[in-house]
Amino acid sequence: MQIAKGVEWTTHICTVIALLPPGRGLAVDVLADFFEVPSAYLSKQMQLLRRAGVVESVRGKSGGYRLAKTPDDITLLDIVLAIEGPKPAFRCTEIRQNGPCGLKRTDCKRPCEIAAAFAEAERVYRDALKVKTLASIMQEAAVNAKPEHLNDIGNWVQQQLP
Amino acid sequence: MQIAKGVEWTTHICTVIALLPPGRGLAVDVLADFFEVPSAYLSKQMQLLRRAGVVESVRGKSGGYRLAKTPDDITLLDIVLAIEGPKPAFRCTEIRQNGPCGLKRTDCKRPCEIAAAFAEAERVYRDALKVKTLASIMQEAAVNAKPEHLNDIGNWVQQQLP
DNA sequence: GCCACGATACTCGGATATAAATTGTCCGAGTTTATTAGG
DNA sequence: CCTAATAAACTCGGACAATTTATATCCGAGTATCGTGGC
Repeated sequence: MQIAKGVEWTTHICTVIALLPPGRGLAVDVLADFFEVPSAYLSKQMQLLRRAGVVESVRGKSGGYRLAKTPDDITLLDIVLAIEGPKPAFRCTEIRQNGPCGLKRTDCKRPCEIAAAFAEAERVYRDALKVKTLASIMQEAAVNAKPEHLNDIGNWVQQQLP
Repeated sequence: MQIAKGVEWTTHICTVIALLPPGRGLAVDVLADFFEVPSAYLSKQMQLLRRAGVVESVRGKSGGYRLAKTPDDITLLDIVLAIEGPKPAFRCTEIRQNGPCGLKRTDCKRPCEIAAAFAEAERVYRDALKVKTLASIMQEAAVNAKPEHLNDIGNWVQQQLP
């Protein structure tokens, strides 16, 4: 059970493109260099975020990616669901219906207690990610980071704009 | 991000071998038939549970698997950790240390806010699985199931004992 | 000087390989049990 | 009849494939920009 690397990468990247002036974007190659990750694969992950409505893309010479919503409206759960897909991690295959003592389909109206327990655990997991917005993450980071580092990032972003 | 099927299988199986008389066990082949799952692969998963101290194995003619602890002392988290391993699902690769604005190692004493958020989410996830003991699952199932079905399972278990 | 057109450079986007993890299988190591021969 | 050695049957256990998923890559589709020629 491992979360795709794209979740880590794209989350970090969202905190960077959130600093862009309105209407501007940054290219995948540039963002990939910023974190030293493979750009082609990152491109694939950013497409997933775009389809989920987290970011927007602009083609052409001075195009790139930018946030599709305000950092307040983007949660870590949004990013995880965009990359990993919506289906839960625990797969109930209804094996209680199998074998010599298998239940009939009609007697399986309620989910089995094991599946219910895992569903509940995933619910609280998702809730924990839902309350973490991109804005809150950035705020925490701003509080903990050295001011000079924040400046470095801000300046770097400015430099990338043509 | 998917949980191995072995988690579902072995959890169901634990609820069955919990019904055994003290000191008795059931063979993998028998348990595999009960849920119609591949026995050789199930064997692999049961070995993981044994190494984690959830079940005990007895070799030889009338051997098999039985619980190593009381159902009160076995949680769903124990089973998940036994099958999936102890490492968290979210992998922080410290990409904040990469690239032109990368932080120095010495400035990364605290975990980054993104990794911290995912760690917190996994903590509540594990806590939710930790409070679900095998005993509590079996109790819920006993309440919801038809009495005849419980009898069927009990009788089947008895029949398997030589 | 200004505008329209075309070429160009740059970007995303999906189709395509490679690596890794999960899933599934097989046969040998180790025990218990039943059998059998001897006392 | 009882005991003990022996053989057999049955079980787990780890080493060995096949399949799916995740990771990584490449090249074509599309668009804004820049250059150029004409008006």
